[in-house]
Amino acid sequence: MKNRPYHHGDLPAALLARAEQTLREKGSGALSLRELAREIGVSPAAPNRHFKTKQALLDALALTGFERLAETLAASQEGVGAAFAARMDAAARAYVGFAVANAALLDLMFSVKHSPEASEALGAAAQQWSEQLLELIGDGQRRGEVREGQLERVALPVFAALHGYAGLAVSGMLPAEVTEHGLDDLIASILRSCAPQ
Amino acid sequence: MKNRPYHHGDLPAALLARAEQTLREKGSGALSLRELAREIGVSPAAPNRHFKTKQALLDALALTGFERLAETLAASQEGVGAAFAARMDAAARAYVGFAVANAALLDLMFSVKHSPEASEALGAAAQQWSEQLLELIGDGQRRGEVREGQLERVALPVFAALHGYAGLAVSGMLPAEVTEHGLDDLIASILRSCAPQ
DNA sequence: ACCTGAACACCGTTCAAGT
DNA sequence: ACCTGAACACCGTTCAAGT
Repeated sequence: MKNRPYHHGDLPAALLARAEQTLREKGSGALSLRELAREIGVSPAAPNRHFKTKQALLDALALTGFERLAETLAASQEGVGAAFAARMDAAARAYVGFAVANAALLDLMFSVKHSPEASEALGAAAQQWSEQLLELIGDGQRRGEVREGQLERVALPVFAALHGYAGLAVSGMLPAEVTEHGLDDLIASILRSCAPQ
Repeated sequence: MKNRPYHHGDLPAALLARAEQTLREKGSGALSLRELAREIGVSPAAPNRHFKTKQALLDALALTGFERLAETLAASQEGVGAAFAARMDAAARAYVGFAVANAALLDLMFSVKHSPEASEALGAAAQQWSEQLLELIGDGQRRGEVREGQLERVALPVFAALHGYAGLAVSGMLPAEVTEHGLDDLIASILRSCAPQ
């Protein structure tokens, strides 16, 4: 055993990885800095070097969530054709799929209690994925498959519908019978509201 | 001073009232059972008589939120006329208004981490206000101002749009310029997606 | 620079005991 | 029935000290 670093190399990454695991397995309420440190095998004060506060770790976690969401969304557009309806369908399923597969993380990403500075960084990350949706809708407009109007203003109701359906699904507000056709209905509704004339 | 009750009469109500106040003023993260007890002037163990756990108090708080939301929604329908567009417009503004005026409470109401039994009670409370929206849309169908289809399936995308816009607004994801016309755009989109044919 | 060890001021929850 | 007082096992955060 040579002079390896103090513990095992990359404490910040280890903290984030562990944190997301317990977030997924036990929910955000059970996320304790001390327990994280215990599981990784460092002292209770060690995390403080890398995340000044617990909220800072949560903010960092939310940021990775936005990045992964952007990747998921980008992947959904591969080999799906150029028609607006098909692209929107794929994007909607990707977004809702990500949401239900990462419920606690999504809660964190859109949580009310971010610090002002963190909100700035998160806003940028959120924009990163929202621009994909904007591009998709803008393309639809150019193809004549989406009604005219300022891009952001056309897109906002689409955002709201997707985000709202994901939120309802994640918080368990949708009866089981609904989940079978709910997403289909939502997509149909979005397409209707986007249609020209 | 006669033999008044142990503290001042109604500890459960006092706890709920104080809890909502600090929820509004300092956010859900700053909600401490011990501090609540301190402010009210009872021992740290007193709340336990009425709310077996902190989560139980949060669940009760969420329940009052759904009740007040239902009242707000009902009030929005008074003297608004019978036309679907007008009723939906009023309901949408009432919902989003309630959301931004009670951001932390809304977060709680649609939180992921309710206990299974609490979810049942909350589901009932949520249904209480959702039925108002269902009635509104059903009436629109009968008037021929809303497209046909199973009521719940027509309503779900509307729910999603409202809930999603509220969530985006509450979590600060909407730039300031947007809030001026965002809600108008959303309502227009909802009406478009509800239109017959 | 990165981490430890110990300390501080807080938690939620439990439980015997009081009224 | 309703609450107190004290205790238990935990927190997040700070800070001198070590390597």
